[in-house]
Amino acid sequence: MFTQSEENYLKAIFHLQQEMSDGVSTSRLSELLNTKAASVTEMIKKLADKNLVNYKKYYGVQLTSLGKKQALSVVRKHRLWESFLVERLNFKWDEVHEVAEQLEHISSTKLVEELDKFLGRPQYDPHGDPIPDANGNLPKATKKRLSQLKEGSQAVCKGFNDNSSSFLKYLDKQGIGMDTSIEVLQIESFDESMTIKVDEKEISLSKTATDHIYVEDQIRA
Amino acid sequence: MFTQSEENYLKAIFHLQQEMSDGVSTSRLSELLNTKAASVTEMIKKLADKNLVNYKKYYGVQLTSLGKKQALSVVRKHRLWESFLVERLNFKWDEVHEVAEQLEHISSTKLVEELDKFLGRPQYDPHGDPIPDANGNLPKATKKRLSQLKEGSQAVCKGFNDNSSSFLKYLDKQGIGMDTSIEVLQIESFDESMTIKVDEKEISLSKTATDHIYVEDQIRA
DNA sequence: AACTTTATTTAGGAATAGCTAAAAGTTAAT
DNA sequence: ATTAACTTTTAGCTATTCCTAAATAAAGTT
Repeated sequence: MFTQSEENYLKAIFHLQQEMSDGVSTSRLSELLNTKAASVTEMIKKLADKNLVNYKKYYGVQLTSLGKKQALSVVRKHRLWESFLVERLNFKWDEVHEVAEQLEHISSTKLVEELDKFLGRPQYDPHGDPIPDANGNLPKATKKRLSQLKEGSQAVCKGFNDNSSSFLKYLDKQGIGMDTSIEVLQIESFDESMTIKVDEKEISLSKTATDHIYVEDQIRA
Repeated sequence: MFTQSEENYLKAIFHLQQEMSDGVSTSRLSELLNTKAASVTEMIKKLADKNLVNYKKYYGVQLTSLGKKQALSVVRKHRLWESFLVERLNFKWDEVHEVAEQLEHISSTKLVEELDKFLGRPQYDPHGDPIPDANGNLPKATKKRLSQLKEGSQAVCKGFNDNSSSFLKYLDKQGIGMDTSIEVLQIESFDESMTIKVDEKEISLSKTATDHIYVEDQIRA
């Protein structure tokens, strides 16, 4: 239905739309897609012709509902394949991206449905990102990596992404386990290490560590 | 390393080489690949430049050892994915081809190795075709579909590809089961139905039936 | 408000992989 | 051995998706 290139643009626009509320700029897209701005402009015009994006010259693009649906389908496939690679084929969570970038373009409704079923209809991928269902709906609660949180956030531990027992022992020693409540106090910009509060104690975690801890955002009253 | 198109050409040449001992003709390739002869000529030149085929104008192409290696890698991936689809994702053996045509181009050594391991290193795909190993070696004994045999062949039943119990009952009634010896007496060209000898009895099987019966070729003394 | 900087678009070009139509080579037949 | 039939190749076009360089629009500065 759509070319690989078109799908990549839709996915990129989708991701950037979640950061910037207004139109997604040509330059941000070219950055993310490793192309030049001129190429982006051209492709955007084609997507607009196909009713996948709304485009106003010099003011960026936004997905139409058709474009969003298509983007979500690609995201769904990407995250399902990542889950497959990690859970069935012994990939590490940081090894899957490149391959999933290829697999996400395989076109077969039956394949996606059966893969989803085979994996037990997972709601989150190995990076903790939510997997859209066949209708494009995302799970409500947003599981994230601890490293994705901002200063001041409050969260609850919901999983760990490292099979090494030394990592789990380390966490245990720090008093971090399943359902532990956490508050992000400070993030150092130079190495992205994080100071968090756990049970009234302040501890410091490296980026490596916070990358491997999944949390659920707390809704503050 | 190679484009999807290049891989498709290499695979097509590989398959045609097994039928015709001399060079593979431009027209047969264009037929198999659903392209025009002129397009084939062009691509062949590119493959020759890359040392994947030997090409002599007007006399067809043959794979070099590099080309053969590459073709076998694609065939390996194709057949592994077909096995995956049938054995893990509930595809029927006649539903897998299109999807496998896409999956065979995914490029990741680790993916192929892990998939092979995950499937238990199968030697044959759901069509009964042999799966090359990572070095391009094929299993010696050649399991085939009964429909692939020529008149006069002798073979032994080694499997059936139909989950319907009615098919198995039908075979049982005809006296065909695991390890039954078979001789192909005649093949009707108009409907590809086959007359075979089983236990001194002659029976006739439709193409649908012979497609679903796997046999092992008998080596004649 | 005019000018500079930055971002975006336009214009024209390259590579890939397909096409048609015409030319040239090979094979078969008289 | 020449011609007819068929196959293959060449030449010239098209579409996709990228590129660079130049032109134009928007945003920021004084």
